[in-house]
Amino acid sequence: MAPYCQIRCSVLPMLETMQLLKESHLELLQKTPFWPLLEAFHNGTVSELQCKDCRTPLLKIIKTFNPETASFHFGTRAISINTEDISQILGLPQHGDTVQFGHLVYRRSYKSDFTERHFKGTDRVSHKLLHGLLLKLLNRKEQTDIEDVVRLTLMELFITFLFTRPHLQLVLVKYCDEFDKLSRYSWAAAVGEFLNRSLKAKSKVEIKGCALLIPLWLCEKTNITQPISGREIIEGNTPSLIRWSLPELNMKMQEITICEIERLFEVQNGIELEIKPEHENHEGEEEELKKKDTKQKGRELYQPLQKEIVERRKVQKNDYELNVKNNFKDKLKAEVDGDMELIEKDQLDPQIPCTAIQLSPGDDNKVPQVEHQMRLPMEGTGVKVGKQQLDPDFVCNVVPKRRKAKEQHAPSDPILTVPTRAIQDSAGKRDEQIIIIVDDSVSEEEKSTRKVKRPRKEWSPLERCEVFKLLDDEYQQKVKAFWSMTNPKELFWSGKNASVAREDVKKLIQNTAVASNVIDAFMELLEQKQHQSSVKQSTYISTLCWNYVRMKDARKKGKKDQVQDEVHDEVGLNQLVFDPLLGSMAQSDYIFFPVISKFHYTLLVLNKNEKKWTHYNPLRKRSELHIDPCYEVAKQMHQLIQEWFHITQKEAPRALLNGTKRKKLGKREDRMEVPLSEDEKRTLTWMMDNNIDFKIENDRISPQQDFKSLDCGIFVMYYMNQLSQGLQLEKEITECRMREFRKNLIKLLLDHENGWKQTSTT
DNA sequence: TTCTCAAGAGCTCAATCTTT
DNA sequence: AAAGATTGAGCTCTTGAGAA
Repeated sequence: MAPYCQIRCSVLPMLETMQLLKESHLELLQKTPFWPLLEAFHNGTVSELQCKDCRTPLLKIIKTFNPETASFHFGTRAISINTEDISQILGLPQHGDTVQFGHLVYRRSYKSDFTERHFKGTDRVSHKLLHGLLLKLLNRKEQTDIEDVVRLTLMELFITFLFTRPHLQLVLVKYCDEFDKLSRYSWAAAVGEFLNRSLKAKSKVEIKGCALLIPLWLCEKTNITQPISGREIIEGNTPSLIRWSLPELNMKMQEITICEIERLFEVQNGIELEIKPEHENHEGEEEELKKKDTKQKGRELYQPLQKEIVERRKVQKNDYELNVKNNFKDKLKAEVDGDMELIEKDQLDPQIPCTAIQLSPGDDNKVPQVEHQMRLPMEGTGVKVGKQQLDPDFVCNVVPKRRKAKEQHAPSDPILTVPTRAIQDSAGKRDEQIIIIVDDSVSEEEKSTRKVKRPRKEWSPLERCEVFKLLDDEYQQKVKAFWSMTNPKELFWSGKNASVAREDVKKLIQNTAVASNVIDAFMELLEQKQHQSSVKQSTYISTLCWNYVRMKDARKKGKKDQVQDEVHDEVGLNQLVFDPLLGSMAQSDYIFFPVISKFHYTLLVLNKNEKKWTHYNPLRKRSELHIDPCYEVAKQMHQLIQEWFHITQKEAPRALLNGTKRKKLGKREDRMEVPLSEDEKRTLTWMMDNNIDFKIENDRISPQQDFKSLDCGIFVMYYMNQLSQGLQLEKEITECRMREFRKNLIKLLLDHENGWKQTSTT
């Protein structure tokens, strides 16, 4: 019997373990970088149902893995899983020190109090042993026991999910032992490297590492499946794996061939992906692999094989191209019996790793080194699998035998019964239909038009957009005129520090997410307004400042660079944050900091009179599941400003005495003494007379955006608008209100003196 | 430089679960 | 109930750091 390919990665053990843990354990685990992932296990956002049936898709994808490029080859394209993807899918830190595996790190066995306590006399750490120990210690109340449970939990996570192997590597035991230092490391990169190493290995009897990552990654990167309803939007460090149902992927993948996956990548990304794989520091490792192999077997042995491979590649590559160009069937008819057609067609698929590889430019000269790595695909299909693992679809595209059985249990899965159509455009970006092409015969022309058309696809006519309908005739005409203008670079509105471009107007009208510059523009409008009416005074901090705020873990550069960056950051922050603050703190009641993070906008407000910071999040509900990442970001800004307050407060007497402040003007070291303005003097005096220890809190009552809407930017503007005018925030806000707000914003921009004027361009 | 030995990698097998 | 698939875990060989 053919050797069986063992996949050890599973979510089950962790789902179970996380239910056993007590509050005290969880509390400690929250401090580790694995918490977002563990929490998903703990509160059941990841379920067993969601992760089963991963095998077939997984093996399908693994077959396309090319050890030479460390990437998957779908059709003509090589795509690799990069650290960022892993970080997103598993919610693990992306930046930090490299996790070291292997001999190099610990020359002799690792010993500590922890290992002495539990592993004395045992030479291997297996899952059974770990779990047994964990159960034993679970109910003890001693601090060391609690800590040990935490260590064991992490070890169990490693051995069953992230770094699966029959026995846990001692290096990893060491990392778990010092669990308070875990956040230093780039775990996302570690998981990637571990998995890659396993995939590159000659023997494929078992896939070590987090194999589940592969199908999850496919879900994430392609349009094959849609997210589970209600889980479309994921922000911050939440593991996005909670969005996907692998049984669904399995079903969808039965309807398509590996070749077609390539196109589905395109659908989501919108841009053509280069064939060039993204190499991820694996060069060294690859070298090592090659060295080993040549040493072991000698090169001559593979010379003929290599030639054959190159030959076959050429032929097969041509075949592939031909197939795409002419109709698949036509070509086969010429060569093969009509009856064989179907089978022959699909038998080509397992060879895709050979057929479809187009060497990336840099690889051309590497051909002589290809031999050992190409051996696997040569031996038929690379991965040797038993009959059942071989997805029937893989061999034949006709309705698979097993399909029935799968369909039977599928509806019983509550997750799967969710209608997928409804989910489709809720994520906003995915306004395309999923295209499942069962027929392989796609002509080159068709393919190219698809590529060209998709990104350029115009938005639906203005008239159909709800926001546009709300506008009065006069404004409708203006917007139309602006839109039909020939020069697309013309600005809709431009101010001192911000501008609104054609794209932004489009987003406003289309009811999708707006860019940060619109918020900046709105802040500028509010600021001007307050000069005219002077009700409440507010200071608005530009969203650009986030370019200069370095997030805690995002640091991995040479020392020289870092110093340069720090100077750069300091100058930037001075200009965008501290100078405006110093200038206007004294008169301002509110200071607004829009918080811009990768997926979401929130608002941080300093209320000077109430002496507190408040963080408003238009999507609180989502983050009740986990630590609110936006709040974490806001806290960092809070800390930064508070530190500045204290430094400035200390400096204030001296500065006031001299009537100057120290200022760093450029990248050079010297600081200049700059005279203080009247406003700045007032701020400094205020600081000296007041306690400036303001606490931050997360708001719990602000109105919330609809789960599926992309209104977070609009909400941030709404919050600012209300607060700056001293108005109450409403308890609830409908989507209509937000459309209204969008409409009013367009009107405001058009009416403004800096707004686009029809006459100015014609 | 060679030798030794623990850690790691690969392989095998029994036990258990699923499918037919 | 039998056959086949899957899982968990032990055994053995290989590797490479440190000692001699």
